[in-house]
Amino acid sequence: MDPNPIGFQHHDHSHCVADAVAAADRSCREAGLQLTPVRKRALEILLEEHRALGAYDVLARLAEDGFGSQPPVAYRALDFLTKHGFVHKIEKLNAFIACAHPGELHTPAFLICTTCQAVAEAETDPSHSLLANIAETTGFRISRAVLEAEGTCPNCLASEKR
Amino acid sequence: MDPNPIGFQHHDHSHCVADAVAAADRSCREAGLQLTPVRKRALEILLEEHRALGAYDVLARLAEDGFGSQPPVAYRALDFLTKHGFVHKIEKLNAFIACAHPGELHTPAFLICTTCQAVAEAETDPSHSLLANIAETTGFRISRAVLEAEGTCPNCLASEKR
DNA sequence: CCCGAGACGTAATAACATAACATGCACCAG
DNA sequence: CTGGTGCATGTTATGTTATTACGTCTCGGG
Repeated sequence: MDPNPIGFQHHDHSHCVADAVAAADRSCREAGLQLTPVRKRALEILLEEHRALGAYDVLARLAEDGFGSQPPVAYRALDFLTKHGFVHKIEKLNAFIACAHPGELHTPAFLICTTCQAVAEAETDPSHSLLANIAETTGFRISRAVLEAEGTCPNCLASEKR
Repeated sequence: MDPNPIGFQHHDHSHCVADAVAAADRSCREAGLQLTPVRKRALEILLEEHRALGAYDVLARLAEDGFGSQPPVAYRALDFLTKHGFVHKIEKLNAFIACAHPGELHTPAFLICTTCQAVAEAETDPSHSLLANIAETTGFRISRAVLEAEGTCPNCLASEKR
């Protein structure tokens, strides 16, 4: 099955890996961050796969490429990428996915198809964000939010009907 | 430190454990579900603690009370309670917490204080739910949603200022 | 030149979760 | 009453995810 993972539309991403890495490179340079070889490679792996990968999946690929083979190698690279917004962690899956909208500061929302495993990253509107409202009324100061929904994507819904 | 975990207000919950268990009991009876001793005890434990507990924490308490001491004992009880809405899992913490609004069908949102570890369960308004909107525009059918925010609760914010 | 910060490597372990299989018990059809 | 079915529980073993701790290297500043 084709997980068809960008949003839920097909697309050709022959160039988008290189573009995204270049953008990350630039962004890190500007921010004084080190996009080291492991970190860059980890990002590439997630971009190439274009779906949510477990830390150990990433680790295996890194090890193949001559990097260390112990968990901290992957976790540290993923921590860096996550912390700086190039990658998101899907808590529900304990998995990581390259950010579909890097550069912009955002609170991503994920739609996880339980049929085909595709994960779409949706943009949220911060102005009438549910959580922002809640925070306002309760006096809670949000630093990070997790918005994830499991369900069935349009493609799989269509297939079901057949 | 007092985790002060119901919402972020103190309250006396000397009776609420018994009440909540009784309500669960009734609800199960109506629905033809078995609230067996392990399940009931697991629910009590979460209600008594009134904060998010890991499965192994619950397991340890169950074992003390003479139930099995192997992980599936806790996971099965928690699965049952979660499935039927008496307990929620906080994905971000890999932990479980008794539902603060049982009986009503709802999509809970959690506010997790990173300072005092308190977790508040907020009610969401399904009508202008962020995710529902996204689902509508993309044609995705949501079955379960996770809404969690990490940050600082009002009490800890107040303490910080001192 | 030396030092401190940060990045990477490895070993060991902790924390979280499930698979697979056996037993006991309630219920019901024959 | 007997045998079967479904469900809950228990155990063993294992799988998966994540972190701690510590050593080494490199680079830039003093």
